[in-house]
Amino acid sequence: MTRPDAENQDLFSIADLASEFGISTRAIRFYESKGLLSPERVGATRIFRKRDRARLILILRGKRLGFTLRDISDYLSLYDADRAQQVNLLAGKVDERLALLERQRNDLETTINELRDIKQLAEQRLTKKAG
DNA sequence: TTTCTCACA
DNA sequence: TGTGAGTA
Repeated sequence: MTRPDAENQDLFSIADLASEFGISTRAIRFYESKGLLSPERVGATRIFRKRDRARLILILRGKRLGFTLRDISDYLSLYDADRAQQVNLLAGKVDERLALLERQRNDLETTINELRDIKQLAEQRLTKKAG
């Protein structure tokens, strides 16, 4: 099934969304099993609406930015309930994420500098022997 | 094609 | 955080 209802552009099958976003249908079911998506059902078959598609876009963006599914789930669960709380949560998570990335960048710079020092020492010894 | 579940990385 | 395989 690629078109649950050809008349209705608002409906998507799991295969539609998987191919549109380049992910597996398994991944989409996995997100559902974690509570991040809750498509309607016709029998056992999932029917996704624009709203579900919008949530999937947010899930994929969150993942790309390095957030866990748990983080994303917490954020999405506030989507309808409390916008102010949602913005606060997001701000906090973004701060955490930025802090982590900055620590990692510092660690990387330290490691890079250390490796450069080692390389420089090694090259100095080589030129001494050669010369 | 889609579903679910279990094992596995 | 997913994937593969078997199944109905």
